[in-house]
Amino acid sequence: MSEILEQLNQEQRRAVECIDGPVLIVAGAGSGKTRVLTSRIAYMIEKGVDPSRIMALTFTKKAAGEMKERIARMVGEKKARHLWMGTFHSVFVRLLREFSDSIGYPSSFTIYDTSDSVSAIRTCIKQLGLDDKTYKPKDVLARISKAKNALVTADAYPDNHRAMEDDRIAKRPKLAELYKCYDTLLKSSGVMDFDDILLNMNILLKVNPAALKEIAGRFDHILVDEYQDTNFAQYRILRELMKDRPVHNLCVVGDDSQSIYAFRGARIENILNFQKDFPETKTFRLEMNYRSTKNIVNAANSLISKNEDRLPKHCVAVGGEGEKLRLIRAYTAEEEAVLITSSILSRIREAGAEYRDFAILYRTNSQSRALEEALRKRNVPYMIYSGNSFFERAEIKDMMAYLKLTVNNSDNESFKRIVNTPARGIGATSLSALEAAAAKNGISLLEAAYRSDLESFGLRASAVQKIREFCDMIRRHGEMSLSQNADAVVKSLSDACGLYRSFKEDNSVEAQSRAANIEELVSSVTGFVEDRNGEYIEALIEDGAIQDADSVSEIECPLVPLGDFLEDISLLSNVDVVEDSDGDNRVALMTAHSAKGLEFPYVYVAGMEENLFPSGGMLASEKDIEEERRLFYVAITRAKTAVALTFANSRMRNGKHESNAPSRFLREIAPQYIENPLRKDDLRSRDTEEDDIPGFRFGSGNYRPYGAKSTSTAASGPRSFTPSSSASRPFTASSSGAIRSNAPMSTVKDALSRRTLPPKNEDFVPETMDCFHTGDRIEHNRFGFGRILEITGNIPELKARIVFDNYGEKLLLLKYAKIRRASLG
DNA sequence: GTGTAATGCTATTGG
DNA sequence: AGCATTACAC
Repeated sequence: MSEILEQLNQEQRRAVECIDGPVLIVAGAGSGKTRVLTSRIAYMIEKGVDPSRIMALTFTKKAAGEMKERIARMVGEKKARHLWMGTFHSVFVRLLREFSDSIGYPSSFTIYDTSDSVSAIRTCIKQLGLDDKTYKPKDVLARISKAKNALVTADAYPDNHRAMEDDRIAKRPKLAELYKCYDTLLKSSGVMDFDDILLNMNILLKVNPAALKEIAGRFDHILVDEYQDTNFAQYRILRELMKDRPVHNLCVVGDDSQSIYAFRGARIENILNFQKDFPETKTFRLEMNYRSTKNIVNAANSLISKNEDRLPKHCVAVGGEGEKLRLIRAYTAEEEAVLITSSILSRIREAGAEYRDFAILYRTNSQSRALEEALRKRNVPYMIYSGNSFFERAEIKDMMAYLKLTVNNSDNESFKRIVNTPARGIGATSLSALEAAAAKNGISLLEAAYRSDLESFGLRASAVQKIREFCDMIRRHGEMSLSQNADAVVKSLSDACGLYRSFKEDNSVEAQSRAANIEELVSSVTGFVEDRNGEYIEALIEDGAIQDADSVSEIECPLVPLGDFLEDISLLSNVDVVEDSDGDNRVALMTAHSAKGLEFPYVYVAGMEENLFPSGGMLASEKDIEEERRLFYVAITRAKTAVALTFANSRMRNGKHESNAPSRFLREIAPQYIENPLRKDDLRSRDTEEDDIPGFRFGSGNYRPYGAKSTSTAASGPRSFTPSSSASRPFTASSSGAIRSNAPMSTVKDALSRRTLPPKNEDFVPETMDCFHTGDRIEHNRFGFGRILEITGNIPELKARIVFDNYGEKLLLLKYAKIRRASLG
């Protein structure tokens, strides 16, 4: 029997072996879903399916990367490399570029993130002379997004009675016009927003039957992870690709209980109706939970049983009883944070846990502030995985706008953002004159800058000159990017645009941190390029094109275009900006949404209060509550060993104190799984009745019940507790000067280049590459275990001759090879 | 045209 | 509370 099958339980194996025809795998939390998916792909390859004919879609880059890596371990990198594995968005972008002319886009189209989209909407609102209070940009975008997800195009929108009726009721009758305006703006800019990627994919398959045939014909198998989170647009793409086949080789994996993205268009119906869509479907249910203790699984089950809309499924924990869930009561959000911190510290003390074993989950990003403060006070290293991330900082967005405009000269929104950042004396008056000229001639702002009739629009010669200097700079780098790697272009651009210099010249802490962020971005491009080259070289080595790593330095690697880098980071999610392992030992802070797909030994869910979790906001319908309940289910089921649920009597929200009752969800978990269930007096009394439960009791009393007021956050430098702190530069950031992480934030480079497994694997001691010695037992991501025979060369060209247990002897360049030291003994 | 002060506003979740 | 846009003085 195949080795791949040996590690699976019976149901998992059946799901893996069932290669042909539609397959629905209902996979409960912790049931080995990823293992099944990866095993199934590996098994298919082993059975002779051509990997380049397999498409596997995930929601995050991280998930795709992990899977690809695991598959590479099973079948070898050489085969795994050819899989079409990636996020919906990245795979579809790749296809859209190829067939872009049939949908009226240049193949070099760029991608707008949400904030770009919002400013584009703002432009449209102004253009149509509408009031931005009745037409709030965010709301308008949400509405358009919804339409796109439902495959209602701008042209079809006015015919959609339902939508038009809704708009009339909402007193926003011009929405159709706005949609059209926005659509025109994006198209003429050669830009897509996130939703366009899916919408245009549908349009492509519809308007160009040859493309449909071609694309569908490329793949024998399609697999989809997290199917419960697909939206209508995604569903239709899959259906189109399956349409004309005798056998529908579509395998979807998901858990209806973990559907938490309805707000962005996900349709739980997709998974609920899969069997109807494909009547020949074979369904497999993975109900054995290998992740969590019985108490955790039972608690989660008792909670989710309150939902009506569910596929039949009953998860059973394989593991031991474990601890009961624990409630932690606090007066304020600040105290809550202190209690969590203390609890973490005593866990570490008593159970020998590490920082990386902990996650603190919450409903809203804003909750992270208090937690950060408490953790920082006790010197607990942490990492925030969401919210105000690296790419949301103004200076990074500015730099990104430079890059976008360089790649795509038609991008007027980016043009407007940076034409006068840093100040170049091109003010609002000049800009609107230029806009008028561009509009008159139907050309982009950048093109308009070179017209000879600019004076007739009221522009002075001096202004024209300044504008042209700016445009020249952009165009120069555009040309440069045709022949030079992304890193060279970004470096040059960052010098030429003067943004970096303007921060450097300013001596404020604020500006220095901004400059540092730009440095970070530049080094991330370098990392991206190095990584690409490394992959290329490793591929050559594996294909046998090079025998000797000595010749590596002479190899000419293919161009790494700026556009590739741009696309890569445009499609990052917030868990992607994450570095695993490699000395990264921190408590993880993130929203419950971001935590999906992850696991931790110890999980704290903070803010278990009505109006927060479940979220208040809109008049919550039962459907909304069900989604919140699923979200809470997701949160709990992240835990392997223990769960603590915390709530505060009152917390600051929007500058006001707010008091909310403990979350109804705390009552919905069957009390026998909770150590200290909710009491009647929980609204009033919050005495320190917490007791001797290891790890969930108070620390050494070093807390202040009423939330010690924050001392300066910006002044005190952040600390790093990374054990092997080689390149650890403190990372301060954010416009407010607040420190988001008390250790160097992992860089984009980390996100892009790390291919290591998540920290699940405790067999490895993280090491930096210069720590290897002859005789060391190591593990390579693809070749598995081996021993170093010899190290030669000079830094950074260190080479190691390694004999692998299963792959024989190889000479690898240490700076490219993904190697970890296996732990001793 | 640029910089700073005051005002107003607005709040999930995210690729 | 924090932020973003606006209002106003240089």
